[in-house]
Amino acid sequence: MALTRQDIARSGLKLLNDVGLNGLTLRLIAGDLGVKAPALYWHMKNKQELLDEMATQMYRDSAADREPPASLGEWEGVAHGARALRRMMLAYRDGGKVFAGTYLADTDLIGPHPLRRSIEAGLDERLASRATFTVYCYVVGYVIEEQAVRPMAGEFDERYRESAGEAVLGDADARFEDGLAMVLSGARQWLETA
Amino acid sequence: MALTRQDIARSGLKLLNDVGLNGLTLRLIAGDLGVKAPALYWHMKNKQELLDEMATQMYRDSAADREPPASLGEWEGVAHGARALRRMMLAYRDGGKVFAGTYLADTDLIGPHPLRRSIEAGLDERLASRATFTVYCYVVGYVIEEQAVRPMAGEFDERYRESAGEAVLGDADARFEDGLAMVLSGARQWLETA
DNA sequence: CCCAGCTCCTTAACAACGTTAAATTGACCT
DNA sequence: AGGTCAATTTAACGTTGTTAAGGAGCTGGG
Repeated sequence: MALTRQDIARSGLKLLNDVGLNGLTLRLIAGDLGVKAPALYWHMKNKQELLDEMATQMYRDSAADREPPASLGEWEGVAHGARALRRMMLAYRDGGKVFAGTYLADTDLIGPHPLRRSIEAGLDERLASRATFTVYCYVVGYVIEEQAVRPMAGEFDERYRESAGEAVLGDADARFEDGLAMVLSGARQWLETA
Repeated sequence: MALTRQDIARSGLKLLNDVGLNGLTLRLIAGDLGVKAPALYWHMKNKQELLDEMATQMYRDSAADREPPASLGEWEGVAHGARALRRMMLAYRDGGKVFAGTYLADTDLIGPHPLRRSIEAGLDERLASRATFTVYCYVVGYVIEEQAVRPMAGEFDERYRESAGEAVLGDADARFEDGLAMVLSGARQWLETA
């Protein structure tokens, strides 16, 4: 069967955990797919397009995990999405760097606004978007920093051992939750008073 | 005169604006310094060390701009630092990606805690650090996303034109300020109630 | 005065990378 | 049987990060 863009992206994501972003070459991916490197150029224009497709694919794969249970309130849903977004990036070595700032290839993958109900009830959509975008920025920034110190769960960049304090060595989950609580309550309040 | 690590980092930062992170090669930097590429290896172990030094250098250069006026309250000082950090990254093409998650070579460059006075007055330093780190993550995440759309002030990644709404096309400064306000007030309140 | 040693840089080379052009296979339609 | 088109291979190119070996220029000791 012929290759698809998704096949290539999936292979790239799989190999990412073994070799990291720097070690991820087109020849390696092609080899994993039983094909030679130039074959990939039939399916994509260049390597950046592959990286965008990988970001899209990991986002796509995490859709189910990001979906908030219907029982949750809107802001609990936002928190749920933020945690799922972090899990998604942490699932791959350099996942933060791969996902951050890449062009999402599949537009209608973004889905409905998490504050949709409030928007329908009269909340200014522009403001609502700014609030959720702020949460998104926090998550992305946090994970990039987190993975700089811990490339993969269990590993550790030794250069940080001495220089940094609890700020980077402490319980990463608890620190994420604290920051998330700050951002969420701040965003929520900002929407109420604006 | 002999080259220094700072010379190399400065040259790298200067060229970054012309060629971007992908176009930044050791031969280019060496040429700019009137030297051949392998000469750089006398001063640094590999290219990653150069990127770390560049991040350190841009942080160092922005120290004066980050310094809050003495007249400012502590949280106004945090806001001041956040804005300066964004300006710093925006000053270089791909500045966000270069700075995010790189190991800061010069440890004692980090300076005193912005909430130092509150800490001396009894605020738990661990909690204070989590609050400021949250702000830091937001800024880094925001700028990376910002530069994905606008590589340099005035430029524009055309792929975003159609797919994205006001969320990425609107006034970037105003959007940053809104998010910053959310994060700051959230962090502040979180510290008060913890 | 000169030689030893150190710092800093050059020359030459390597394997690997992203990418392109051209030839080749295999399947389907007429 | 022949032709068209999609998907891949073969071959190659220029560039990149990096290494090894050597050479210039200073410095201090005998």
